[in-house]
Amino acid sequence: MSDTFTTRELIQRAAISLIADRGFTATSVDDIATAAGVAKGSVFYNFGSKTALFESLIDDGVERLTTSLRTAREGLTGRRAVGALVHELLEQIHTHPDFAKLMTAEVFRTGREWEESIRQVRDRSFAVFAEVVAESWPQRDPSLTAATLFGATLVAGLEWLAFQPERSIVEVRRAVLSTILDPL
Amino acid sequence: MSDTFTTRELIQRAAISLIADRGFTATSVDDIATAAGVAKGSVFYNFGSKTALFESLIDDGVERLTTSLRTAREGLTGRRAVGALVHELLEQIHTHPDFAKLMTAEVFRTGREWEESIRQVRDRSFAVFAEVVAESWPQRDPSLTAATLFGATLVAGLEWLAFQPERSIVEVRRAVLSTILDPL
DNA sequence: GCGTTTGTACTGACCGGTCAGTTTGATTAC
DNA sequence: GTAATCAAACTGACCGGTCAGTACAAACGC
Repeated sequence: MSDTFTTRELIQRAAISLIADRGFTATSVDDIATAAGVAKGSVFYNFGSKTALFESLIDDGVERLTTSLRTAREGLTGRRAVGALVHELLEQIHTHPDFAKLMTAEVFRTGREWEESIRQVRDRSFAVFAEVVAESWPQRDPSLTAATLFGATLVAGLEWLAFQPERSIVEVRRAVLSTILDPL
Repeated sequence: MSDTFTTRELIQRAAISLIADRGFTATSVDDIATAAGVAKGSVFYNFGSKTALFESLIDDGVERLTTSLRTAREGLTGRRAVGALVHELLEQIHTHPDFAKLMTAEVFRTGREWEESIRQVRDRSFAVFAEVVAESWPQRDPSLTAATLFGATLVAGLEWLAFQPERSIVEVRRAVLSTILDPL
């Protein structure tokens, strides 16, 4: 009987969960290997270094996130596009909470080894929002508006995840979209 | 002539700057002491432990932030209150960028030693926004709406700080308030 | 006035422990 | 038979925390 997950995937799943909670430096490779049920040597065999393992988590995560955001808004414009992006971002936060936390913790840091990788998270995610803004509201500042929309959804999503998990995604989406789309 | 800063303050200033950039675990007490121009022992003499030093940064920061937010909205309701809170939060992010980064990086983690301290940042900051929402828009969900408003401002502010520092606070405030107050 | 004591702030060498990464040699799976 | 994995020991750097000692000024005794 073959495992559902490869050794590589087992290590990645354990790593992202531990690092999201404790941070990169506070998580040891021994911890990751133990949590993955794998020998420490296998981590280095598969990824070469702790940093490279971490970068693989970022790279996979940003790819998954941006692909899902682009797919979600495909063919939509204006308020419908924004609604779709907000919904999909909340879905992604709910499905991959560890990546969301990790990203939030690292994205505004500077001078790290993986700055290049982590910067892509912001660049490519914000870009999807910025494109929608530029298409439908050309008079608005695309990048600052994108950051505002992304931030509103992200923080509401993390609040949901960490402090109000009993809420439904519908409630959270309504709160975000009401705030964004209906004048206070 | 006496120094402007006490040893305690020198250590705190160095610590918050380093920790905001690298994270708590990745910043050594030696680094902090060197940056502050004091001996390592002085850090432990003044704060007892690395964790206690960190908690003092959080406690001071949350006090300053919530006081300034409350003062800013005093006597205002509705859209004017929201405008004042957004403006003041952006001001605080601009004046104390290190605290803003540190807070963003730590606030959604769980299980840390300083969870108690860091949780106050969220509780007390969000509360100011939630009160305004509850007063003026009773039909909306106060806590999720507060998270949305706070997140929109915070992420736009950090985007400004880290990636578009040449922008003026007026531009950033306009982008946030347009998105929140004017229907897309 | 002046030696002594006391309290406080600070110092930096040092210690025990932890961590990333290496090495080795055996074992498994295709 | 070879690529992947395992277990375990090891290395060298680094880190949080300790501690014996220094500096110095205020308080005290005479």
